[in-house]
Amino acid sequence: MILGFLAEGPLHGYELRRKMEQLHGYARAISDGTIYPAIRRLVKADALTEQLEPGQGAALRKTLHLTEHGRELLATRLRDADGHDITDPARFFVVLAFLSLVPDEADRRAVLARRLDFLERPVSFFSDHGRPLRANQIEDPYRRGILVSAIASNRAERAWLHEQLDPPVTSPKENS
Amino acid sequence: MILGFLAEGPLHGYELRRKMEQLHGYARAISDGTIYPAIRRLVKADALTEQLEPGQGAALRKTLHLTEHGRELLATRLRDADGHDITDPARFFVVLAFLSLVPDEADRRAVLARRLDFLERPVSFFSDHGRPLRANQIEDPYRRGILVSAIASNRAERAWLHEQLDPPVTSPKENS
DNA sequence: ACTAACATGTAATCTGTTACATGATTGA
DNA sequence: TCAATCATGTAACAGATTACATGTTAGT
Repeated sequence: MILGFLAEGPLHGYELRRKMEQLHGYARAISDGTIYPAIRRLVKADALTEQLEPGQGAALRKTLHLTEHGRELLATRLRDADGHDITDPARFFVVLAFLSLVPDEADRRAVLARRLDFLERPVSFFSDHGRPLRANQIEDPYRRGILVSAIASNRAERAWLHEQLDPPVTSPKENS
Repeated sequence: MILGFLAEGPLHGYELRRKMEQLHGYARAISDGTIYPAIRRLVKADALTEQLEPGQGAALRKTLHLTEHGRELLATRLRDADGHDITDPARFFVVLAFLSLVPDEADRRAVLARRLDFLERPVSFFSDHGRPLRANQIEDPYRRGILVSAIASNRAERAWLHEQLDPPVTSPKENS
């Protein structure tokens, strides 16, 4: 996320954190102890450079710039997204947020295809004596709620992915 | 999750892990290094007791039993669910999965009400120069995908929560 | 005078991941 | 014989959270 937001332009840590909080769960706080050490690691890895600037009243700002190496690192990580980055919704949404930065269209499609493949595998959250339970077998009202939500978001995302991956052949330029 | 699954009956670590993997992301592996230390912490906290049993071929099983204290701990944590447990979808779904275990109906409704309250607050994932962007202002196709999915699941979950919280007054027993 | 927002950091603690370590049984 | 499943653990490392620490400016 840090690399992604910095690819859009330089930012300092404080602004960065607010953007991250918005995207990543829009309610999940990112503490100082998370962001500043993370920045330090990326600077050490030559992905970022810092430039001092006078702050908007307050301490000196350290404006962070993505290096060429940082940009490559980001593109590689997005292009190679797999495993948890595909299966965990929160992680995948972060990948999606910056996927445009992957230059090759085929690479971007491959990422979407991996996600679609995952979403089309049958899911079961609950089981009884080892056997997976189907939605209509679940008595617990709260567990039914989990399924209702999961099924709705799964369906919506799959529809969107299909739209992206199999563009309507009949009339090529028919986006609203 | 450990306390929750053990509230349904005794299990040993290995079974527990499989149940956890199913519920929690159904694709997120839970490693030995996560589950066994976690069990150890709970035993130390008097939430669990262990009983040795011969394994199904292989090492000795340690069957885990929830103590009375563990059951109270679980009920308290579910009842008091707030913050990340309400805002993070993955965490909230775990709360939902075991919410039936909270004895008082009013407490259970309060948890659902907090989630609904959160879901009804306006969301924005992206911003430009500090101003939040609305769905139709987002050009990036992948970011639109994030919104499409988020809006669909938000809507479905809200509908379900409303159904739970404001039961249809006209005919009380009208579930399909 | 106090609080909120701006701005960056460190230290202690806890938790998760990965890899290592052990060992039995079942089926190909 | 080899892999998979069953079954439980530890150790090294990385990362997140919390609390601590500092200091300015703007508004009430």
